[in-house]
Amino acid sequence: MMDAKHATLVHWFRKGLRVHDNPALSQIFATANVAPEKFHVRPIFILDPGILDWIQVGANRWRFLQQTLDDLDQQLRQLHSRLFVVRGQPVDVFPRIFKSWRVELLTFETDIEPYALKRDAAVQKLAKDAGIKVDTHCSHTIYNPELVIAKNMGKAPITYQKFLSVVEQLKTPKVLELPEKLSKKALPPKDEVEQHDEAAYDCPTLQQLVKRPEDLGPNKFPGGETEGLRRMKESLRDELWVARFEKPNTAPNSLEPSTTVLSPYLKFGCLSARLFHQQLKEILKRQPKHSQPPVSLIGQIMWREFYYTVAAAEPNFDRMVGNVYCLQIPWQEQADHLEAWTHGRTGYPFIDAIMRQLRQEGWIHHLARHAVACFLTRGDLWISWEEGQRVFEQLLLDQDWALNAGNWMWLSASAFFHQYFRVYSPVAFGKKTDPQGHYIRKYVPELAKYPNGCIYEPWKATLADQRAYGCVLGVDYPHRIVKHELVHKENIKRMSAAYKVNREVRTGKAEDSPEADRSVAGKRKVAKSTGNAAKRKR
DNA sequence: AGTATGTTGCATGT
DNA sequence: ACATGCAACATACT
Repeated sequence: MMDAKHATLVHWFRKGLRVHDNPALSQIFATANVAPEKFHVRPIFILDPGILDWIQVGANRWRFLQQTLDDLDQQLRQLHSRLFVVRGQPVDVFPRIFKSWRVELLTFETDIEPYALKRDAAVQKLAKDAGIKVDTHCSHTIYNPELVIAKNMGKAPITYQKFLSVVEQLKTPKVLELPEKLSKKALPPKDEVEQHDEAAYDCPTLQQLVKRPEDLGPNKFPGGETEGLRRMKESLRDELWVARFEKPNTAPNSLEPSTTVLSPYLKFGCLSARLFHQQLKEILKRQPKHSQPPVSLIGQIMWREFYYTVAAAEPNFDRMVGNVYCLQIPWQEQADHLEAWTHGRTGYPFIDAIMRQLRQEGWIHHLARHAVACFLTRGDLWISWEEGQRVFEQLLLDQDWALNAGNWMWLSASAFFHQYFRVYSPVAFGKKTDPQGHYIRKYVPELAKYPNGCIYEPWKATLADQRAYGCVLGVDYPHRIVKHELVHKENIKRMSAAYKVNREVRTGKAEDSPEADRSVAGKRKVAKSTGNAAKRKR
């Protein structure tokens, strides 16, 4: 039976899968170490086995999580604790453990995603009903989105520069050291843990999480805090590279990543954004000649902060309809084109190479994301950014609700970015940094024998040449599904028309068209200012 | 009302 | 490596 004189302190891991710079975890450890004879400590992660069947997570992402949990357990064991993986749904799990563990304090890191807010509110209520104290800490981002919004007079700043000017007025939080090792008395006794069901709290295995092992690609970016910290150190070793970093000058199609690939670690919180930011600041102090946001490395972290802030203010951030930021654009469904894009069969080698790298490895360069996102939406296929978002959500190791939706809106010129007449060429863009097409040859190997002159445009090869290169279009590799030079011009016109409609709705010109008003407005100003909308303009 | 600005376009020049 | 025209957007600020 449970030792009657012990209460339990619980830290709930969700994101923030690390022991360094983790205020909510540190609070538990510090509280226990003050009175170790009184408290047992249980850091938990809740895994709902039912989630495997419906959530949009591909095999590579499950592997990343599984490796991350394993590593987290190891890190906790070095601090004389361990990870308790509890199976079930939070609303079922907590009432159970509150009682059986005699929980006195629960801590966790705050999140902004709508489903997380709902979940956390439910757990907060359960804790309150059970008389259990809950403490939360904001440590997934450098700045608390709520504070940024408050500082900007209750509204999220919708331009990057404005965002920067707001956060410059805020303090950057202190980065925490590792928590002190847990007093051995504070670890629940082994027999008590095992009595429940031996191995019931163990980390999930790869076999348990990955339903389709055939989808696993090469493990180029293993999950975990240890690997995240190692990767950060490696990225920061060359201080001149750090100081001179300018994102637009990095190649989207190098065979080895031209950027840090810290995004998956930041997404799961294996690496603290606050620590990375602090380390960059220190390097830049020693390197007075350095690049600036938005293109610098600190600028990249600030994009993450920016998207978290705007997303925190809009529950419909991942949808077009009812989204305060998002222009309403009449995208069209076209299942065969979406399918071709999704699986790298558009007939544009650069686009297909990127989509295949994404599927195999779970990470593609940011500019590669631009190229394929523009292609799917306003550039070529005229398919909704929400479709692309879904595919990225499944495949990207760094998939993050706020960043994924924000970037899709950006690229589709639906929000934050509006120069829709700047269209990426699926042929020209990649040539700049890889004129020989090494990247295409790797990820679209059927084209490997094509000469440099037509590796980006295989349709320019004659049938005889196609045979000679061992890859006939329409047989071994698809014909291109659209002619970019034609459709991109038509699509610019469609964008122009869509912008015009949105403008009219915004300024009240289309008040006699109630359907348009409803669909476009959502929460836009026009919805509540119908009275003076007419006199505001014209 | 007018102007400056905006993470990373392309094609065609020098 | 940098300059220009292309057609032309929203936002912030004056």
